[in-house]
Amino acid sequence: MNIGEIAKRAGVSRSTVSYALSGKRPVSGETRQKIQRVIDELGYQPNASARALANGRTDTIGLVFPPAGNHYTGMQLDFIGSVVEAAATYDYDVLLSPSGVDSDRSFQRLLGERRVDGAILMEIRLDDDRLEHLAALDFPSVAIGRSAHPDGSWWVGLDHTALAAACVHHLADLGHRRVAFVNRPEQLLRAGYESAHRGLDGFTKAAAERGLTVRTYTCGDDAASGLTCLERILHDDPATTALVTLNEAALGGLYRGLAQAGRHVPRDFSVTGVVASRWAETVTPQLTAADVPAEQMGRLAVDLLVQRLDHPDTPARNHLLAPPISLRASTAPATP
Amino acid sequence: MNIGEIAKRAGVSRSTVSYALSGKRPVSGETRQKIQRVIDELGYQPNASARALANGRTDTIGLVFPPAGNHYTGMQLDFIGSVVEAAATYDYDVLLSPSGVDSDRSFQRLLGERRVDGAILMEIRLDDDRLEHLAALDFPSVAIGRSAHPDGSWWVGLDHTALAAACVHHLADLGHRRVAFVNRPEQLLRAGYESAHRGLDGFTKAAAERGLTVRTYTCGDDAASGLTCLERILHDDPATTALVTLNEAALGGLYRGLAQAGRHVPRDFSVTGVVASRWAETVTPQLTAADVPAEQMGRLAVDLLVQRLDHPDTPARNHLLAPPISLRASTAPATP
DNA sequence: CCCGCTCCTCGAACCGGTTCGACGGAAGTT
DNA sequence: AACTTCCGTCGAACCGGTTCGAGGAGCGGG
Repeated sequence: MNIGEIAKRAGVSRSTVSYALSGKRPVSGETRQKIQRVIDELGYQPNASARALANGRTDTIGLVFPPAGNHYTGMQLDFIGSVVEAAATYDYDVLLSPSGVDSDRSFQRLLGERRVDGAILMEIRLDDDRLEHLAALDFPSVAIGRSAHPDGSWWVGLDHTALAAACVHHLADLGHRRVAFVNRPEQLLRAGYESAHRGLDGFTKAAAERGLTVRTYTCGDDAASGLTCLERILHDDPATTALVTLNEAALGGLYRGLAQAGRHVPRDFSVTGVVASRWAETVTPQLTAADVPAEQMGRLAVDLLVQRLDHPDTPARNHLLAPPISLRASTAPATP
Repeated sequence: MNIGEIAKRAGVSRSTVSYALSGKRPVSGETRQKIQRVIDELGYQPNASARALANGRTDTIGLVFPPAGNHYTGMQLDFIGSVVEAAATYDYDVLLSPSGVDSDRSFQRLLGERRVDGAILMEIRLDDDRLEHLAALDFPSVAIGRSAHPDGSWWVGLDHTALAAACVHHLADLGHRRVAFVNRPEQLLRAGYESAHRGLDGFTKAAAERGLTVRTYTCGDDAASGLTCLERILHDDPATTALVTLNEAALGGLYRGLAQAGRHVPRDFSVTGVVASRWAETVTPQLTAADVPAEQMGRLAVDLLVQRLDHPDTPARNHLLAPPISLRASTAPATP
């Protein structure tokens, strides 16, 4: 069922069929109909590989996502879903690439073998060799997150500095003086993940500004780690009355730890952080948090990438999002 | 950076380069080294589209997943991750395809345009036209879930009937007599989703067998729906003392509803169901549940698909999994 | 010395599209 | 009636690989 077969049955040349389909040159109405009839009858669809080979575009974008080692968070899921959906509206497919330990193999494959027209990179590090690599190749890509030197590159990111600071101010306004910070896992922090770094930064600075006494922790991406992390927090400073978390996956464990320690949320202890709304609403009491707009970010990333693909000379664009804190039920004034 | 360029610089023909790389014909050690040197120097990687066009294989598998309309569950996320990872070990890439309202467009694209060598289908319905379509085309695919007539087709599924029954027996053994069932959303049930149907079936039969008084509910895939569903349960029969849920995303809402109704889990009310372990462990108290082995299923699905691709004439194979119930902390003997 | 065999390499055809230059015929000009 | 213009179509080349049949070089055997 190739274009030659269609041409033969319609009694025209292959190029005429091609033009009839692409509309890049005029084709008489009569011929077009004849061709269309044959196509409908045979259910012809052009071969994607052949098309890609001929015109150099695969109509596919790569989504480079973190390895399973660090467990996926709900936010990542929502993000992936929205990317796929947004890409579909532009008639792009999405190819997943695990960027793991051998980030090279799979990543190089995407680029070197020209499997994709452009890429979206998740979980950016402040110093990200992948970004430098892509920039050096001038390969169309959009980063989710802002590296240390984001100027002149394409990205959509969350203002983690501002969000963490907003959490601090919210707690400080409620009268909390001793606050803990629960970050992503230590290995991610050490690897230089931007959300972990900028979040920590924003938290620390804002806390200093407000004169709070703080302790910061890293915590594995699962409930069990959240539980032990909370135990450490109360052990290190039993007078702690609130915490800020960037760690969505640990949230359940943190809550459990508080329950086990006999601290009632929000009466005895306030919890807030940066978490996708769906997950903030799953826990009881519902989490007062800066809602990560994962879906919006996915859509924006695709928008930017498509624009970059369609207009290669557009100057770099980006979106820095800073969603407000949604007041729910997990924070309350500190009891004096 | 194409094969012709490599050939020119190495002073050999294009075909020799091809054979040196594929090893499908002997090439002298000397020539091979000469070619390899040029390749290393120029960083050549063969173009995937050209290769696919020539040999008819894309080295890509399609993952057809449900539309975003019904929100993704954690289990789906784990599953997608494990599929991508398992595929990578076989040197396959994964192309995502949202099979949504216009299941046709995106789905047809995958197949008709030959973008993938095979496909994995999630969220199977008992009567799934996609499966029939694929079977008619003899297109290599593996279903996640078991349709009404699974014989002669490839799939890996969860024995929802047995799992739901196991939950019932667990509760009955604990002395519960009035039990509610929280299913996936009504629209999915009506669409014929197999997990919803078989789960309901297993629940109903086992409950009849044990002489329990039951009520069954459908519930949206989010916390808010879980909350209202629980309110309905207690309103319809305040004497209910336990529930079984297939609805992972509603779990948080169910718990909240119980807390609001003043029912303590597990003292006053037992909760169990079929949920991925990661999520069962995030709630407090941790959920006693049949753990959905999402990662294992992803790996198995890829294994089957690859086998089917490598040996097209293998008779159909499948895996029916029935993980045991993990006892955690959400069930207890009924108080008389 | 010639033949046949093995081993390696080459050229050409092919996969299924896109695109460019050319060409034939109808319509419009003078 | 001859000349240009424009429209629609065609053939050929190309994208970058793979694969097949053929052929040359080197070798041992007769």
